[in-house]
Amino acid sequence: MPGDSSFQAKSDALRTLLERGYIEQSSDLAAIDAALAKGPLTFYVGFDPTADSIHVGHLVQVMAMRTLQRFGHRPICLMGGGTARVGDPTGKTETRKMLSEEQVAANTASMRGVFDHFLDFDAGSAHAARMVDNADWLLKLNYVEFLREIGRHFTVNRMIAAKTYRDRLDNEQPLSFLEFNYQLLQAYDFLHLHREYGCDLQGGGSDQWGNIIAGVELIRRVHHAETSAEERDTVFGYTTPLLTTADGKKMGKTERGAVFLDPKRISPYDYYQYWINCDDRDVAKLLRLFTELELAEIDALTAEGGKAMREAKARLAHEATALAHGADEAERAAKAARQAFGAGDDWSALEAIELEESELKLVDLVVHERIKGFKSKREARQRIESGAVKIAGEPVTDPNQSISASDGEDDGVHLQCGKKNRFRVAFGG
RNA sequence: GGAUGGGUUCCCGAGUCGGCCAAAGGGAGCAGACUGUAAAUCUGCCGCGUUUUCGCUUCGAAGGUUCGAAUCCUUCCCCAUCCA
Repeated sequence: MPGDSSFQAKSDALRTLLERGYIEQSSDLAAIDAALAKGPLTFYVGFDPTADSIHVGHLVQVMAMRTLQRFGHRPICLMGGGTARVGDPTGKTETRKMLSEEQVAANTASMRGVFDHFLDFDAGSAHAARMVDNADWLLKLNYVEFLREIGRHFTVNRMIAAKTYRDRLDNEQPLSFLEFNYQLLQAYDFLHLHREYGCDLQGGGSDQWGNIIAGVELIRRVHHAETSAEERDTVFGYTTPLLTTADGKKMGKTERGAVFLDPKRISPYDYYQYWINCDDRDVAKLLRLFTELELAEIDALTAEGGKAMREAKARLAHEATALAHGADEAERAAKAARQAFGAGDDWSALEAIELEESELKLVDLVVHERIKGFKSKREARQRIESGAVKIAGEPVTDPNQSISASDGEDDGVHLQCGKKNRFRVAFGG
C-alpha cells in the first residue's frame, strides 16, 4: 500500500527512501529491502527525450536515483528514444510529435549534462551510472517475433486490470491499440536491461505503475520458461508519488512553463526563485525530497512555522539550486534574491541582459524576447499604466517613454516588472 | 454503416427565433493593496494592435444567405452515446 509506514527497512537505502517520502507503491518491499541490503543493485528509470532538459517534475525520480546511488547501487537512465518514435499517447489529446534521430540524440546529450549534476557517471566507480537508449533495441524488433516471444506472456485480461486502462474502460474513454501496446514495449525494456546489465529494479512515476509491474511479470514469466527454479531471480519495481503543491497544482509548472533544470532554459536565479516561492505547507516535504539535509535539521527548520518559514525556504532554495547548478550559482542566486527583495540595492548579482538596441520604448523593452516581463504589448501597456513597471525603483507610467542606457547606472538599467521580476538591462551602442 | 447529442476564447462552461458579442459565469493567470518573495482576502486586468469609446482576428473547416452570422443554409472534418 502507498506510504506503508509500518514497514521497518533493514537496508539503509530503502529506509532512507521511505523516510523521505520517495516511495508511493512498490512490489514486494521486503524483497527489495533484502536485495538492497545484499549488495549493489542495478536499477533503472525511464525518461522521455522529448525535450532537451528534464524539469522539476522529473526531479523526484532523479533524487531517488541519487539516493540509491549514494548507498552504492547502480543507476541506469533509460532514454526512451525508441518509444518516443512511437509516441506515447497516454493522457494526450494530440498525437505526440515523432522525433527524428538527430533530435533524440541532441536531447539525450543535453539531458546527460543535467544528470551529471545529480548522478556519478564516472566509469571508474563501482556504482557508476549509465545512460542507454531503448531505440538501440526496440527499433530492431520484428513484429511477429515480438508477438511470439513477448506477446504470449501477456493476457489481455491482466492488462486491462491496470489502473490506467481500467479507468479508461470504466469511463468508456477510447483506448487505442497503440497505447495498449506501449506497456509491452516498456516491459520489454526491463527484460532487455535485466539480461544485458543485470538490472533488477525499475522505478518511475506513479502513472508508470502498470508498465513497471508488467515488466516485473514479464521477466518472471520468461524466466519461468527458460530457467530452473534455483537460478531464477526476481525483479522489483517501485513508484514515486505524483507531487502536487498544497494548492493542488502539479509540481514544477509555473505560468512561464516547466521549471527546467538546464541553465540554458531556466537561470539558476529563476530556479532559486521557484523554490523560495513555494507554499508554506509544502516546505517540509520538499526539503525531504529535494535536499539532502538531515531529517532532524528539517524538523528543526520547519517546526516553528510563521515567519520562520522564510528561513526554511531559503535553505530549500539554496540546497536545491546547489544540487542542480552548483554551490557557486546557488550562492549567487541567493545573493541576487537578497538584494532584490531585501534592503540592498545591489543588482550586480543579477545576470545582465545585453540588448543590441541602443534605446527602446518602454512597452517594447518590457515585452522584449530576452525579457518577457509581460506576454503582449497590450497587457504590458495596461500594466505600465497601472504603475507595475519601475525603472531605477521609480514607477514609469508612460508606455511610450523611451528608455536607454542613460536611465540606468553604470551596471545597466534596473528594470522591474511587477514585484518579483527584475532585470538588469545593458543597452547596445 | 445507421440514430442521437455535440465541437465557443488557457480550462470548464453560458450564449444559437441574426445586430446591444471580443462573446455571461467559474477556474487558472497577471497587476495592485495587505503580508513573510507564503496562504487567505479585497481591487483591477485577462484575443491582438504605438490611431485605444478606434482598428484587426476569433466561436471545428470551407462555402453561402444577409447591410450585418458564434447564431440561419450547404458540404466536409472531428468527438461522445446507442444500434449494427
